Amino acid sequence: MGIEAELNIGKPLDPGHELALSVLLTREHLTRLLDERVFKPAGLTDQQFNVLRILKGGPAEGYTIGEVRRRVISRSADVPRLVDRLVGIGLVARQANPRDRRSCHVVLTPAGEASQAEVAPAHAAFLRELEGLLSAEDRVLLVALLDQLRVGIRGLGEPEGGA
Amino acid sequence: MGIEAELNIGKPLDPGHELALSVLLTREHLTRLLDERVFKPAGLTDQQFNVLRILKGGPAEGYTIGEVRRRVISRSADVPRLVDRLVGIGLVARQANPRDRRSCHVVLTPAGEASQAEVAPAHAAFLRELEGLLSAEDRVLLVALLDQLRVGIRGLGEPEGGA
DNA sequence: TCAAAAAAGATGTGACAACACTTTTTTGGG
DNA sequence: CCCAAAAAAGTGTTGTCACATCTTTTTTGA
Repeated sequence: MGIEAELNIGKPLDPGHELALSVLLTREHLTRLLDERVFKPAGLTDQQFNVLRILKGGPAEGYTIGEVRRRVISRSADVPRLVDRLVGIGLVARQANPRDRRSCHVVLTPAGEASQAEVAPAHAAFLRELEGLLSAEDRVLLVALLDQLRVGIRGLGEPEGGA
Repeated sequence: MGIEAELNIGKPLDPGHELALSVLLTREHLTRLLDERVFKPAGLTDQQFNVLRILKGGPAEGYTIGEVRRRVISRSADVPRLVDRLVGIGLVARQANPRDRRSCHVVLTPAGEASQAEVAPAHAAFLRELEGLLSAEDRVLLVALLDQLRVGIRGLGEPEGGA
């Protein structure tokens, strides 16, 4: 289904608008289904899962808040309070950092490990389903085009000429 | 730049994960720059602008809340309160609907028209810049691939076999 | 050695999302 | 005509997101 039909837009869109809406709408469908299938059944939000996943893949001593921030998808995520909430439900813990008392290390608790281990299979299964929606060739092409678009967008955001 | 580098991920990702992160991250960059360039200077949020744009493109008598909901990108948007806030800042108005007194029509106020007219050029200019980031061929291809992915995702969400 | 700058988090506030619930109106069967 | 069911929107609440600002600690350099 084209975008115009999905959003009940009568007129044809200009190319840039169509491109932008394609990205936004695809993300919308993707996160909706991910929430419904994977995150909500586990009682987590997507961002919470993302933090657990990051910590799971990180070093045993954990990451500082800033290191987590550099690894989350949303650059503007409010990581301190995201961690607050995860501490509140017992999935992660803050550990004082003796080397720099401004920062702390965030680590998974045993409950956090368990939660991660519980969700990970559903997450991986979903991503395999997603992968199966396109041919390998199309998927590689799509990823490359999105990469190209992202690089271009970053360029628009930083029009600071060289030299 | 690849996704692994951008998110500081050491290991290569599996294909489905790479695809999902590509979509999420591209949307993130896009909305960030749109906010910064277009919406924030006008004192609007993306959703507020979206409603103004929908009303601008709609009939003179406006749309009901339900009709707006069917046209916003985010299916789960809390449209009544989104409209509340727009009424609060004077950009739209509710008009009683004599044909069905449960519902009302939402219309742009003169201030809303003015706000829309003020933001629209920056929005259009941004979308033209976006369009210029890819060749026409690549753009058409990207839109088609995203369409295909969206259709597939919708299929995953509604596995109600026919008959 | 000390004051300014920078870095890392924490916090205040407003906007948004999700869920359930209420009110009002329309609709259709008896 | 009357009443139950459905539809449309508003409301209440809680939790989350996001931006801007503030506090604490560390670094830097005269």
